Amino acid sequence: MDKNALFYKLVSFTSSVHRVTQELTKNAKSHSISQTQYNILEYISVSQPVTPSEINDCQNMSMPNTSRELSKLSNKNLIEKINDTEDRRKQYIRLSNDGEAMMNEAFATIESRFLKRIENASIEDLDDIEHALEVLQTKLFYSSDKN
Amino acid sequence: MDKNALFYKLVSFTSSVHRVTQELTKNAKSHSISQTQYNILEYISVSQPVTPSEINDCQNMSMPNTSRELSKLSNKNLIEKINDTEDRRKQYIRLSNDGEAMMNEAFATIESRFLKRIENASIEDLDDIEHALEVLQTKLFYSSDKN
DNA sequence: TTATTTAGTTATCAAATGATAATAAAGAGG
DNA sequence: CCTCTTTATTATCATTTGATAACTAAATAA
Repeated sequence: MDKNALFYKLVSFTSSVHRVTQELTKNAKSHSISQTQYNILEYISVSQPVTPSEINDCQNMSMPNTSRELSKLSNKNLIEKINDTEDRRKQYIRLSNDGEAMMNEAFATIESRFLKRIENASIEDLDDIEHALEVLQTKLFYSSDKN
Repeated sequence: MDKNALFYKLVSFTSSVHRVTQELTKNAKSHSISQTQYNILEYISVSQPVTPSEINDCQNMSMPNTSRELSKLSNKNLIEKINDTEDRRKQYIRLSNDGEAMMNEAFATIESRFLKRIENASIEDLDDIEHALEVLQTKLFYSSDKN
């Protein structure tokens, strides 16, 4: 299999991932936050603590817009800002208790849909899936170093 | 491995997929279209021909908003609308020649970044990746039937 | 010490998006 | 025929987002 064909497999694959992710997360988020805000919270909950700069890079936002969205989330008591003791320009963002609660609720909805999706999978299927997730995360969707 | 742990692996995995997809597609799209419009074009190019209703479902948009974005794309001569001969309410959307050209350009950028990402992978790695993509697409990210 | 760079904020305005209501036209079922 | 449903459009308005400029404060380099 040549690399060009592999690329087209990847395109089709990521398209499927996005479609299924969409399906699993549809309406799972609270109505009190926007999609952008949910994306930020999801990123924080997976990678916390994170700095505002990391959020820019990852979510492809500008600093001013990230800052704005973070203050909205902060006003809603969903996140906490902690100052770095070493470099006082930096801050670390984590979910507050309310934020954790909101994300747990969303994840519970998503998980129940996920369980339904794999309810007919055999033990071997589940092992295959687990192994495939690891292979791809290690060999293809790894984090590249920042420049 | 229990299903709950598998779910958290999935969350982490989709997060990685989104991050890498972001990285690969960053600035790959033409400046003359918005992100939403690019998403629609990408979906069309992978699944064409599609109906406006399918675009709603997949992109989580409302019909009026889909209709609006499609007319913008149509005004830019990036897509073509074809009426269904059987059910005259329906229409099929495909990329126009200009649309194909724009997406080919974007895909070329993305592909070159992808090739760079896997340049150090061995033949065995590539086989593993290919196999893992197939396993996941078949057993986890398959299309569920519509209700 | 004095630049210069880095991290983040605030303000502002145009543009894009989301949501809703009203409409039209065609198919489906009685 | 009449009603209900599906598919899509147009119009409208509030909200969100993107982009930019101007700014503060802290770290770093000269």
